[in-house]
Amino acid sequence: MAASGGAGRTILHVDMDAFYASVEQLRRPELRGKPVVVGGSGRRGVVAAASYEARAFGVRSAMPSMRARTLCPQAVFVSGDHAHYAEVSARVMAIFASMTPLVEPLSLDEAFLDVTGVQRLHGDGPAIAAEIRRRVLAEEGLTCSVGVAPNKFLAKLATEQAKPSASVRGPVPGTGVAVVRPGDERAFLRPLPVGALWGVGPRTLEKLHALGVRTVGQLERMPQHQLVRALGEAQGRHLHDLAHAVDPRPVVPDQRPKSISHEETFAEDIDDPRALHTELVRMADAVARRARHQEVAGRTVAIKVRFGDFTTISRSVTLPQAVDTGPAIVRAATQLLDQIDVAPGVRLFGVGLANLADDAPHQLSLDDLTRTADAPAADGAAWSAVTEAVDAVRARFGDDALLPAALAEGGSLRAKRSGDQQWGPDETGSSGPADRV
DNA sequence: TCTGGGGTCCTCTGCCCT
DNA sequence: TCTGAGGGCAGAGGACCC
Repeated sequence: MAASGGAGRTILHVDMDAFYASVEQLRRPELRGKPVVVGGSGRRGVVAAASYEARAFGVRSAMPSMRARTLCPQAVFVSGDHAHYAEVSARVMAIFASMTPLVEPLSLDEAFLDVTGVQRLHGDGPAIAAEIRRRVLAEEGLTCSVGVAPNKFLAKLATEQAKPSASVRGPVPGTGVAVVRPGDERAFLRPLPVGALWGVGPRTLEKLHALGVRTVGQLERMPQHQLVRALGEAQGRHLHDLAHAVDPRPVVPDQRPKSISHEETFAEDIDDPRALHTELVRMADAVARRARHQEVAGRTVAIKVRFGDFTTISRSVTLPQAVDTGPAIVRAATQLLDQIDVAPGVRLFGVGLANLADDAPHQLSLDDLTRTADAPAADGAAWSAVTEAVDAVRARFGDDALLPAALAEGGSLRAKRSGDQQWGPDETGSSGPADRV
């Protein structure tokens, strides 16, 4: 019985082992064999990755850094270097691409590969998996785990079974490659906890437990209409399919982003509207730069505000024309922010651009420009030239070479922070290496 | 324990139009 | 002219993923 949802496909899921921490141990030999935690070191930081030595103490990704320190006081905390990880990732992805053109990266350390059409060239799925592991180790000094299955979802689950386990002396090697063969899909799934399924987080798990469902086998026996009633149309159907090992999603290379956003948790809550506006300008500038870099523009501008008590609200507006410049995003986001009372203190603030389409560059009306405090009064062509010049200067001299006027005033370090702060503020609230892209 | 950042997708609700 | 149904769209929020 074919349950996979795709006729005779062979899909690989490749996952680098403790990627960020392993990269740090690779380039800093003194860290090898030690518990290493990559992430925000401050009061509000979280763990982005932990070496297997740290995991032996219970340290996990997404755990608050303070808790990680309590669990493993001897751990070495590294603030992370996103740019370097991206470079290593690009080389690893190139190895994947040398085996098959159908590579879909999920993140810096993970990808799906469809190797159905290249098996006469490179051997069967497990052989390709073994070759990829050999080359990643030989060329980059890193280990990875690979799941091989007839669809994406099963391949991803298989990878978990191939992973190393943690010990205080370091990783205890796993099998490295795990295979789910056609015909074995349901037998593989039945004993797994239902929380292992893609899309089942804490909330859904609670609902499923209330229905008496704890394993995928129990979920498989539940009628679809009952699942739809409990979880809604989309999620009910989705989980019913997964429990029956059905996942027809193709491997899609070159996925375009659907939204671009930038958000930051502040070291201290901000209750001054002017200070928040300065942050808004900085983040809007970062979002606009990324949009132009990816050659997209967006019609919907959104802001996100998280207050000190963790209540979170978002506001958005859809513009008549797509925008990709800082001033245009600033103007829309400022109007949204002006409707919110920030006096209780803002813990996190974010700016986003959605409804993306291929770059419709600089479609700002004269009205947009002249009404924006941060933009000079200029016509569209002039502003286009300014934007291109700014991008060129930044490409050559760095992101901080030119700043919006609102950020230059006062010249504070905070105002010069350029963007991608990945894992929360560090101890001083100033930028670390991960802030620069 | 006290909760980051960057995304995607889904659901619900309200508004507008036919 | 009024009213209700239904579709499309936008906005807000929630859940989930890495």
